[in-house]
Amino acid sequence: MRGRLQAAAWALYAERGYDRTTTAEIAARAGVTERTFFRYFPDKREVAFDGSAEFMASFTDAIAAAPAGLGPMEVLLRAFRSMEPMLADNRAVNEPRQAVIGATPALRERQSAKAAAMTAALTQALRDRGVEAKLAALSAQTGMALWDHAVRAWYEDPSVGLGVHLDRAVQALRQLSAGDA
Amino acid sequence: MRGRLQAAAWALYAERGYDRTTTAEIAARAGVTERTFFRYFPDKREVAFDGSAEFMASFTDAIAAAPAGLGPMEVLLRAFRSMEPMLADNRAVNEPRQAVIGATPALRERQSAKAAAMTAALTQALRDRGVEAKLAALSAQTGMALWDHAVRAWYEDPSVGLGVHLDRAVQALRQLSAGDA
DNA sequence: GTCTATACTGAGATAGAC
DNA sequence: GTCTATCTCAGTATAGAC
Repeated sequence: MRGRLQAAAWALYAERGYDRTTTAEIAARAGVTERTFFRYFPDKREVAFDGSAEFMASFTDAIAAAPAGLGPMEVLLRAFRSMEPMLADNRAVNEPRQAVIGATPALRERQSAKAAAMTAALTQALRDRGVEAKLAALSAQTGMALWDHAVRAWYEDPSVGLGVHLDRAVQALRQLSAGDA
Repeated sequence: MRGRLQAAAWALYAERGYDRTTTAEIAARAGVTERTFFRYFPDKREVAFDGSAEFMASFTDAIAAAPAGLGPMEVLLRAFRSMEPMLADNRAVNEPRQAVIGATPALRERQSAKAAAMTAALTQALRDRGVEAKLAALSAQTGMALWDHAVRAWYEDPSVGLGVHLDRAVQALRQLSAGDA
């Protein structure tokens, strides 16, 4: 049912836009009542981000699984690299999804919140490895910046793997931070 | 009127919490009707972030005003340092504000969106100086991470200035990014 | 599954400033 | 008279309580 509601929501969001779609319509297209919609999703926005919890869990699991003795950034970069297969699979799904999200302020706001939650989760995963709190937060935020940069570059140029783009992002970061303070 | 509505909203948010405060109550306390509230604020959340546009403008103005020939990170750090007086003034106002925001999911979500908007504004300000798009984005995101780190450290330890904490944040970043990729 | 509170929108009327 | 701010009224949709 979750999947049917999601499919119905995406179809309607794409057809008429998020704002012009009511939760009643989504439910009707899925063949259930409006109330059922809210049993599966806490609010109308959340439908657009289903699966983000699993994605986040993959990250934090990879961080927890990294060998001991690595620095925080090394741990994050390893985790990022481990996500490449999953990212490649989801690419075809994500691009139209992003188009709708980008065109809808309410969904962009939720996406910002999701990104913040992801950063918080990375921070916590690093702290669980013994990294001091503020350093963990700085690492997680910087890591997210690298991740963003690499993913964007990879979307532009898929001829090389995400790993290569991550290396380049790290290079760029080193140059940036080496500049005079 | 804007100020009266804001004051009323903050008083009620602090008294009974954001969720248990209705827009009608805010308006009533300010001596106007509910409809008037929505003439000044697009939604109930936005009252809590009044002035953020001006804050953002200060940042981007400082970036635009920086001398030519500096690298993106140098430009950002200069802008950050220029914000210290304003930050010191607002500290007494911001701390209780943050308490309410932190306790309210809806306001935290809006705050994430504001942070994302700030990052986007920094990115654009760097691009206006001729910095390439993805490098500008990476710089802005990394800069925000430094800013966060420094501000948090400064709240914990105000015995030294924000500038000192910024220097330390840059040091930490260098160590992080110097680690093996 | 039903009912209700409340956030938000739109159109038009009123009143005061200039 | 024009402009702008506020109010009045009527309504829809989300979300939560029961």
